[in-house]
Amino acid sequence: MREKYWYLKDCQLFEQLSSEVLAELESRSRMKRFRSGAPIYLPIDNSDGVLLVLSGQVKIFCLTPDGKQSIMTFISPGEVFGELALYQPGERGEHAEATMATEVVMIPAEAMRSVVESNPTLAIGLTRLVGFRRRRIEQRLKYLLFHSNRERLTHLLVELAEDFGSIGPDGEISLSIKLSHQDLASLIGSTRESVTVILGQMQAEGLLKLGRRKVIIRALDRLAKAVKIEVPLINNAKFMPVF
Amino acid sequence: MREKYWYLKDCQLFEQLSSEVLAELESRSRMKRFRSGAPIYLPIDNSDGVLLVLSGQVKIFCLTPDGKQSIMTFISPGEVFGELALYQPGERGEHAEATMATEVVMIPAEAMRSVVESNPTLAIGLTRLVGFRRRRIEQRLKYLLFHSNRERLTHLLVELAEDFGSIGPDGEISLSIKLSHQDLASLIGSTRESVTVILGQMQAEGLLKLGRRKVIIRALDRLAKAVKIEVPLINNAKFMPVF
DNA sequence: TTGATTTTGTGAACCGGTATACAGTGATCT
DNA sequence: AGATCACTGTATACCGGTTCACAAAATCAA
Repeated sequence: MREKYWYLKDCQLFEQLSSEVLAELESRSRMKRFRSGAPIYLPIDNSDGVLLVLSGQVKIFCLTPDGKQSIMTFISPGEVFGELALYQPGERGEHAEATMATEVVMIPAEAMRSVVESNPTLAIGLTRLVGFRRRRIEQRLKYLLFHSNRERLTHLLVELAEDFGSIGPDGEISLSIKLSHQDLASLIGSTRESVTVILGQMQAEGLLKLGRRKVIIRALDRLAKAVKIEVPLINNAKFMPVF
Repeated sequence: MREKYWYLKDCQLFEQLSSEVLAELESRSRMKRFRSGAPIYLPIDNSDGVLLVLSGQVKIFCLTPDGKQSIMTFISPGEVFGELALYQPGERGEHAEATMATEVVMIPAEAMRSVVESNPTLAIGLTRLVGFRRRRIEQRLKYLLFHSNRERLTHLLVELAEDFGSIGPDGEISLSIKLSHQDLASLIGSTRESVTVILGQMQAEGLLKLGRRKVIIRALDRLAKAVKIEVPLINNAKFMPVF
């Protein structure tokens, strides 16, 4: 017989919960599918729950008045998003959009809160999650403040390698996430043209190999050294693939 | 007789705790004084606890390799800092420095964690705190990405008015925090000279009045409108003054 | 396959902001 | 008081990066 609560188990945040609690949570949740490019929530939406990605990928971003988007982060399968809404009522203040065909579990805020209150380890897990992501943002902010376009892009590539990189037999690191030059520009606060030029230079220097919506990193150590951060460890299959 | 646990009570985060728990926490904590400019912790320090400001003010910042500092935030009396260390062991990764004569309570991570585990409301308060600050950072990041120096500075001034502003009889808003032009530049990722010029323009436009390490906002509404955010409410004495 | 759309590549003009240098002015110290 | 230090004001040359314009190539839809 198919287990009823199979989604939540694959999420680190919930893995220590008992089967009963999981079943309870799932019974109150519902799954929803989104096509590539479909909005999951809008900035003006009211915070009605926490969301978990089962498959696909979600982009979290904001729009400036003149239409440019600043990408805050990407969410992969097994990760939750919209978690700040739990204890901060009001509008979301950001866009969440499926970048490909995506399945999402929507957990009502009520249900989530009641489980958190009776499960201290979950409460701590939540604090850790929020804190971890805050560190990430602070790190990005720090680099955006006083660095050139090239340095910001370099820093971003190293970060992406850590989050989405898988190492090939030849030692090259390919990113499991597909990003256009425009996306990269939206992550570092630059323009598409500048990113194209810099990536071209990096390829000429043997640091990268470029493809359409694809970057393969050939010399992660040199990139990391250029921005003075330690070379991250690349572990394959950080998130289990969902079929 | 003087109450034993007088510091923690003045911190929102701890206010719902029972006297016994407070007394326990305080017995394990210790107070320390810092002179203006003194470091409270360094990036390479190991995370050994959470800190609470009793009086004075603390600046949290990072240094770039070439010596520029990017200010992450300021901490006022009644607020805690270093809270991410609780569940993220390792180095602090940032500087904390007293910007004036400052009293700080240092709460050992062990003591704090044990109290959090047995007090769900405190756990939730902690998550809210971390989340609230993450929102703040995300907001700043969003504005830093695609805006001019003037827009970034405008946005910062509105934020500062919300956090540190007190409204005078003539409707002018003065900031209780003393910031040099260099500080402002370190907050928006610009240079001291550019900030001086822009502030001068704003003064000429009647938006501000400038003093030494002092900014008085004369037209908060116009500033807020220029960056398309709602005019924040200014409530006096958000934090109790400490004498 | 063909046309339409998205992504990438490249060059030139232009502009905001930095770097640098120096002056003035108010605070602080002894 | 005088000297020193921190903060503010201003002007110049210069550069990184944006903007605009256009073209080639890959992908998608019909």
